[in-house]
Amino acid sequence: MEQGAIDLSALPSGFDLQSTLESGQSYLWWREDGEDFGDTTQYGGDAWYLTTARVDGEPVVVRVRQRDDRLDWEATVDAESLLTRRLRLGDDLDAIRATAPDDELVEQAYEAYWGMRLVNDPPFGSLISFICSAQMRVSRIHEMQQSLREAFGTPVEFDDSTYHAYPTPEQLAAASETELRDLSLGYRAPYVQRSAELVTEGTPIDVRDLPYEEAREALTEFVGVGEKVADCILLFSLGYDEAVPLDTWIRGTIEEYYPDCDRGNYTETSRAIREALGGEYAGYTQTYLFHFLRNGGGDNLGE
DNA sequence: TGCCAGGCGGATT
DNA sequence: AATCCGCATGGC
Repeated sequence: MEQGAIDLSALPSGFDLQSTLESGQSYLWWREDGEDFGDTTQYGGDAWYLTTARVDGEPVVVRVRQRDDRLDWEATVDAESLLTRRLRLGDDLDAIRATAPDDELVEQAYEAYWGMRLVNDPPFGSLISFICSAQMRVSRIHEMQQSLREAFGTPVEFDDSTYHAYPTPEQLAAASETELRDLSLGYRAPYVQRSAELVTEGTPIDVRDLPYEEAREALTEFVGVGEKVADCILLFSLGYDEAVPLDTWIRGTIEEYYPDCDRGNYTETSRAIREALGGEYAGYTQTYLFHFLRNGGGDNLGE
């Protein structure tokens, strides 16, 4: 086992591991203490979080914990650069926040969860987990990814225990719809199987060479990926920080706080809210709003 | 019980 | 292009 510690005080901005991992952005991490990622975040403690990744094609397990200005990690390989990338430790939050609108809701959201970063998930896990996210609660989306790992993922020995890597496209393409339905994936089961198969057949997930709206359109090639899920993949995996997924929460936010941005259809509403949230990092700000509102924030901003 | 959860695919108009 | 409908599962 390799281990190390990252000095968070040396970063451009403060960091909050729990907010980053429990804000409904990534479903590819779990808590070692077995606590669910609830539908509202219970703060406190310094839990270990685990995830898996592929390094040079080989599955690896990584475990991290935050203690004040230190991020302790233990892994099957040297994980420092992987964590720096996956958790976007180098982001300059002050510069990002400076692009956001100067309104009370945004102010409160950034204040409440300062240190939260966007995640940078691996593309295939991002694709599958957000296909699973359709009409589903945050806590159950996590459970589904656990089930997929345990049922189809390659076993990895780490610290005297056996873990399972997130399945590869080949492993999920080979799954049957029945097997996937048995994991309580419901009507998403054939979407997961077919999209995994499309990946093995060469349909690209990494569309980063395309401009934002074309990239979103390209991802809808996958089954179970509409505009909203495509935006999540672009934002949480492919580095399109301007992407604002229009889910039920952000639609409600638009209705209540930015009613002029409701243009009736996805494309135009997306453009309007993206502009209202400052453009380049609109998705970053959206993620703060999503986490803040989902945890009951904003109730004091009476109309 | 009925409604909702980070919606999508397919058919219809 | 817009709208309607069915779709699994579980929590409240």
